[in-house]
Amino acid sequence: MNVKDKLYKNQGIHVITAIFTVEQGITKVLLVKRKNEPFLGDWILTGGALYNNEDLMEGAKREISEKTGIKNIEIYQFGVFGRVDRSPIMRMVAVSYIGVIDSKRVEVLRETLRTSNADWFPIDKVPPLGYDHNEILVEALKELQKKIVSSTILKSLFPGVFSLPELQKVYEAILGMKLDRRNFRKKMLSLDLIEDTGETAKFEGKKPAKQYRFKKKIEEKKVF
Amino acid sequence: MNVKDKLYKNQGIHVITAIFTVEQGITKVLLVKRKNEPFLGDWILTGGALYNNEDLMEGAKREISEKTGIKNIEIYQFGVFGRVDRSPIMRMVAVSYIGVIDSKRVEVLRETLRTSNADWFPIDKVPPLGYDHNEILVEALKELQKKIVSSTILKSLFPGVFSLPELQKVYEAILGMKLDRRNFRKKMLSLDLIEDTGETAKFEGKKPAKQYRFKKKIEEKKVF
DNA sequence: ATTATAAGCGTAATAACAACACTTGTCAAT
DNA sequence: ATTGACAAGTGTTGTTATTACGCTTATAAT
Repeated sequence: MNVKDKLYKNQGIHVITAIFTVEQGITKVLLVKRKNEPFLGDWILTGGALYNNEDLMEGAKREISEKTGIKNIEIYQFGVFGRVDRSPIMRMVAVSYIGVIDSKRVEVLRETLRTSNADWFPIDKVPPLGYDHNEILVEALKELQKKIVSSTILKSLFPGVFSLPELQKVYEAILGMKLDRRNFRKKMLSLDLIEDTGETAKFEGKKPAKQYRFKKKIEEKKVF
Repeated sequence: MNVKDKLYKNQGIHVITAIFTVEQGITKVLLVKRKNEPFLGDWILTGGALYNNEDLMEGAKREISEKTGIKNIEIYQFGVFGRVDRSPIMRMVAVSYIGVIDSKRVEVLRETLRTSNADWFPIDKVPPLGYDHNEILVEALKELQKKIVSSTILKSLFPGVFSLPELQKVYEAILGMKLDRRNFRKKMLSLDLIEDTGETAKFEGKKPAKQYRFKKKIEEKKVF
């Protein structure tokens, strides 16, 4: 191997996704457990090495499918992590994504070739992860908080109808703060992402809540 | 080479920077001309392959220095481009940056090992570029337009003092629109990025303009 | 019927943004 | 020295978005 080879060769690309869900007001992230070196036994975010014959997002989705069985998840790119020493084997640059899914609707979290396990962790109870995945997770959560304000990224949690108080609880779990009921309603309705179904849901000893659904069309917001 | 090798091996990382300047109300981007295959003779953005022993931004700055002689430029990461066929030689993923520099202060744009030339192109007169650099440039310009609103990315164009009308002309060139003089002043002063020097500049047969400078400290804006 | 609970609805105060008109300091022409 | 042209400086008003907060209403349990 000559000098130039040492400079350029043996590089690779990771595609990493932080998959979130919300259960009973707790925001959780999906982690898998490695059963090979490096980081054998460590929990990490779902992801792996990009193949040469696939685009970035394609690769990220394949890795999700392989490691967790989850298909048809919508994911959003948000950052790149490339510190020289982030992988001990060879020089890897990680292209990272976020996604949201309803944990109750996930098929099965099965044992795979390279991971022995998969589980949901509350975001404030995440153990030290392999690679630089703690760092990636921090940024991923920030990105998720940004995204929910004006996108339909939460649609997967509410594929059918839902009430605004239900939706608000998820927002509060992700943002980590309480929101005003009346202002939340006003904001959501003005964003034009959801629509009234005309139906109401009744349970418990309370006033029935109106049922909404996410609209089909997504309209992009202008920067100026 | 076995199947696994074909999937994973021979990947690399590009670090690409779109360097902008503004001259007489015209936004321009710095391009260099390739003198090797692939894309021999084509203009491209500054950049190249990342070395194994450098972090991403470090690599981007090294490439800028090597290809144009520019040092001490501040750059900002903004996106990743990884289409399977974006490079004809091997699988390359491009991590991209933007930067701004005063073309009048650039040392020299010299012939280099792998580029024969470097020149500033008005952004609406950019030729078809090598690789996917036209695509990258489009996104880079969008990012620049976002960044100038609330960062000191333009500081390099105004290392000393400047008047608000001067600054406004640069904003208008980059945004491609006219701005209201009074609202622009109000906005800039409220952003807390610049400060009054107490001095005025007099030239031409007009009212002297107050002189401002960028503040030393940069304060981050909160998301919420 | 009464009460507790959480949903729905409305309004006032404030802050951010957009639109717009007049005054002022300099040079050049007279 | 007066006047005109020019671009810089400044202030006000209307609109829209955000925040804060109070009252009413539908249900189940008693």
